[in-house]
Amino acid sequence: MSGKKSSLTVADVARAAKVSKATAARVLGGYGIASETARKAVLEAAETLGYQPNDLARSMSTGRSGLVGVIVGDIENAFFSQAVRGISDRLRAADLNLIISNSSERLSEEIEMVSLLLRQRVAGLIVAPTDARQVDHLKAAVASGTPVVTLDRLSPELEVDAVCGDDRGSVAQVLQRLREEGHRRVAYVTAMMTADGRLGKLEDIGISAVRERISSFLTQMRDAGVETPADLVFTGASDDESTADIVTRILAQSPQITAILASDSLIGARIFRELSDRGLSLPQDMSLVSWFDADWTRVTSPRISVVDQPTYQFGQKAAERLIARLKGDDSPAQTLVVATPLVERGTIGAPKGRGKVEDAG
Amino acid sequence: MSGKKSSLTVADVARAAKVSKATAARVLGGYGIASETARKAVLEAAETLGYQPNDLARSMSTGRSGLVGVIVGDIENAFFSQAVRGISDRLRAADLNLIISNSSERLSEEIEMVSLLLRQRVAGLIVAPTDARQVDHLKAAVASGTPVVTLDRLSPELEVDAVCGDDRGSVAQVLQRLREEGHRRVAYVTAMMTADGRLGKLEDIGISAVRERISSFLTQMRDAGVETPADLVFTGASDDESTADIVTRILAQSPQITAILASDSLIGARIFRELSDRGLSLPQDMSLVSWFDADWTRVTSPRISVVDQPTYQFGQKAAERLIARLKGDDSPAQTLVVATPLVERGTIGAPKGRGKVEDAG
DNA sequence: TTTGAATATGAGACCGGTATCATATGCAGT
DNA sequence: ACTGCATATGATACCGGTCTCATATTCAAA
Repeated sequence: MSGKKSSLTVADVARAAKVSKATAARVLGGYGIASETARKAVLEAAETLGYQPNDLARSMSTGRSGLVGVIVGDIENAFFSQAVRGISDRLRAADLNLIISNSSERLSEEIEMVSLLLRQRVAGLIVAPTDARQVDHLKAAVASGTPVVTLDRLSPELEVDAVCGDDRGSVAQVLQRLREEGHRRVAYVTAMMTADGRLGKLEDIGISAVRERISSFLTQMRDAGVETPADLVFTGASDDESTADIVTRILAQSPQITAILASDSLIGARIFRELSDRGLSLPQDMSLVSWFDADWTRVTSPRISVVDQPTYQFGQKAAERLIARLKGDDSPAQTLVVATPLVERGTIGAPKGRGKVEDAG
Repeated sequence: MSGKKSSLTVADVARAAKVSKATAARVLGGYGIASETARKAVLEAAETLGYQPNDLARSMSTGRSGLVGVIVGDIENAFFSQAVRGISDRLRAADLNLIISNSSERLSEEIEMVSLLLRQRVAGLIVAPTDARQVDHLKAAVASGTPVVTLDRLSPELEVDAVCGDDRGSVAQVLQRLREEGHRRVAYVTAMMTADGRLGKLEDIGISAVRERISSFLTQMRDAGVETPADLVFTGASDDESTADIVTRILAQSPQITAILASDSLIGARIFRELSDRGLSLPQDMSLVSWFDADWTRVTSPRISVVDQPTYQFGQKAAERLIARLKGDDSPAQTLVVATPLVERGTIGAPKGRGKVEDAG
């Protein structure tokens, strides 16, 4: 019930231990040298007084802070919260703390957050950039000496370490698998908004992971003989309503769409619910693959086949890179691609009325 | 690509603007007064030089930092990540940032985190305390002038603001509802570990929310005529294996248990999976109610009945209290109890072989 | 005993802001 | 012209650490 202003300092401890401020600081700060006698006296004084170092002051004079800034699209999303946990665990081991920020996937907020974190003089930044083409703020951070690592997303303009999943590869793998089962027309559903609800130019997709997947999707589908694969990409699945609408459009498409790829687990859950509500059974009436191995994918029947993005690992690796940079590693920027394997559960099957490709051939 | 050491200061700006450091600081810091002329000169200089204030230095001299420390059991858990989002959103509006820490529900880590955050001179602390009986570190924080708000949990020894759910009430409500359906013996499953796997003394339960719920559960069950209600409390459901074991024990109990209460959504999901895997159908063979309205509870069939803990709101309210304290509110500590209503979906039903109480009467 | 290196210690500058206080300037009132 | 008060501005101490550098002490070698 006392306290408030107090906050005793090295000077206080030094006085109590009858040594100079410099000596007390050396002992307390664990740098320089001090005699056993002095060390004991200082430590004892600090103990009885209840001295608590002030990291603010320490950071102030050393220039480095023990804080790392993390900017994600949405902590509430398990994709990110899991990554944050990975980051947190690794950082803690290196005696670093993390400041979390939510960009809500909005560039303006991201920019503001970066500025805020830079003001706090964070030691480094781990960011899932909202827009790969607008990264001046991140460039500036790097230029001013704050190492940056991007998470889940890449930006060609940014020469920094990055950790991401194998987006192109996973799409290829999933489509390959679906093709084997006999699927020809597959839908890709993403939350990304586009002006008119239709897919525009690929270069306009700010989130690299989304762009890469769609790009790969289009290539694959075209290779498989679909003339206008862009018609199979559905954008704007950002809430229940719009997702319901998309599912309606998918079911109405002709020739018939027999499988759906959900760009993230939130969308996957919504689509699953829509399909169930309409009385469709999976995988007979529709195959479904969702990105991210979320909790909910294991309680449905059948369980959902997913592209497993080990985001805890993403986070760990990102933190590791950052720590390395902080320790002075100045090798060229590297991009770590983490495998994102297809985990088959119960929602990939042969489309109704068609056999497997092998059987049909 | 240059930078690194630079970090220009108010002094640099002052020089460029041909005013004193004090004047430049006043303009840049937005305090005190300055003539239009001076203001313009300083702002212009700052702009062209690309001045970035150093919040570390600011905090250093003002004593207050714009950082709030948050300690949760596990950010990866949606229960907490949602709360963190609520905190984050409110804090942001008050120009505060948050430092996140994971206690992993371990007291030792919690203590260390508090110490770390205090060293960073956070303006305040929002904590979900792991052990209501061991809160000396939090008391110390309060004593040293750092306001603390507890989240989801209470500690009688701690006179601080708290936000929590209506734990006793929700148990009563759920049991009442189950009784109406004809359930006599209900199991309560929690992740909390106990020495021998059996329920010990209530006072030994560190997490207040768990204790209150179990306490309420025992009272209710005893009132309903169950002689040894403690036998209906199953502890240690911390992973798939132990949960499977518990489900086995529940199914083997005699007289038969006809409903299960899952203390959190992770446990709920595991139990649901176990029950499904054993071919039981809900609610005919077993009723199930889980705490927390997690995503997965809406994709199962039937959908899971839950006690809805609006943790986003918990977070918001906690942040609001903290902000109020930061602004000088020194009214007595208050405890906000947020309603946690039972949301009935498909997993509450009459037990097989029994009618509703009304029908039977 | 003298010299030299190694070891301990203290004084004080410094980090980049904030805040106090004294001084300087402007303008109205008499 | 002179006082009075508001407005502007500058010099400088301060926050609580780190760190450099000069000085003091110790001990072994010459």
